[in-house]
Amino acid sequence: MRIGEVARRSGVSVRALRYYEEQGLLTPDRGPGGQREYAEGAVDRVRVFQQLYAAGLSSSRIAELIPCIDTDTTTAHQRAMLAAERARVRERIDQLTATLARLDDLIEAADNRRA
Amino acid sequence: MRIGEVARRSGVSVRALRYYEEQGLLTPDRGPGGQREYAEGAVDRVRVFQQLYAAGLSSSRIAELIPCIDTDTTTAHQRAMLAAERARVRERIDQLTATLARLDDLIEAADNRRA
DNA sequence: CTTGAACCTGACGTCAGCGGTAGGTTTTAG
DNA sequence: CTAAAACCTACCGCTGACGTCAGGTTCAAG
Repeated sequence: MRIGEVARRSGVSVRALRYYEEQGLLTPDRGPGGQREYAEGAVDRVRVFQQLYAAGLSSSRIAELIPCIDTDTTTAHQRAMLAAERARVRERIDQLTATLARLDDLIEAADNRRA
Repeated sequence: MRIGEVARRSGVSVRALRYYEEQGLLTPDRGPGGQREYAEGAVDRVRVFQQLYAAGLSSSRIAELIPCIDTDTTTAHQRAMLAAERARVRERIDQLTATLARLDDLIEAADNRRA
C-alpha cells in the first residue's frame, strides 16, 4: 500500500504520514523506486496515533509506547509509562469535567439574565 | 495589587499576565509610575482563564466570553458560543474517555505479557 | 540617597504538528 | 510512448501561548 492510500484510509494527510516517519512512529519499506510501501496494519496504527495525539501525548511519548503495542515483551519502564500516561489522561478528564461544570454555571447564569 | 503578586497568587508567570492583557483578557489600572494595578478579583479571573485555556479555548474565544462572566446582560451570540464551547468540551471528554479505555487495554495486555 | 528588587516596553526565540511550495522522479492509464 | 497522477526530498512558514533577553524606569528599604 502506498502513502496516498494510507492517508485516505486513515484520514490523515500525506504530509502527516511522512512526519510520523520522521518521528520514528512508522518505518515503511521502500519499493524499488524509493517509494514508501506500507503494511496492512499501518492504517490501524495511524488511527491509534491520532487517538494518542488527541489525548495530548507527544510524538516521543508515542514512540516510546510503540513496543507496548507490537512486541511480545514489555519492560518495567514501559509499563510505568503507560500507567503514568493513563493517570495524565484521567486527570485531564477530571479537569475538563470541572470546566464543563463551570461552563454550565455560566450558561445557567446567562439564561437567567436573559429572562 | 501589582503584577508580581497576581502572578504568585494565581500561579502563572508575569509574562503570561502581560500576554493576557495584550489579548484583551485583563485591563488593569495603571499607577502613577505606569505600573499595572490589579483589582482583587484578578486572581480568580486568571484561574478561570487557565481553566478555559486548559479546555482548549483560544484567547479570542475567552475574550468573547468575558461579558458573560462579568456583565449583567448576554447576547444571543454569546449564549450560542457558550453552548458551542460546552459541546466541544463534552466531545473532548468523550474522546479522552475512549482513549483511556484504549490505554487500559494496552496496560492489561502489557501486564499479561509480563506474567 | 543609593541600591537592588520589581516593574516597564519592545522584540525575537521556541516548540509541535503539521501545511505548502519547489523542483525533480516514478508509476499508471491510455 | 506520453501525459498526468502520485510520489520523492528538502526546506520554509504558520499558529498560539508564552520564554527570554535587552535596555531603561520605578519602588521600597536602609
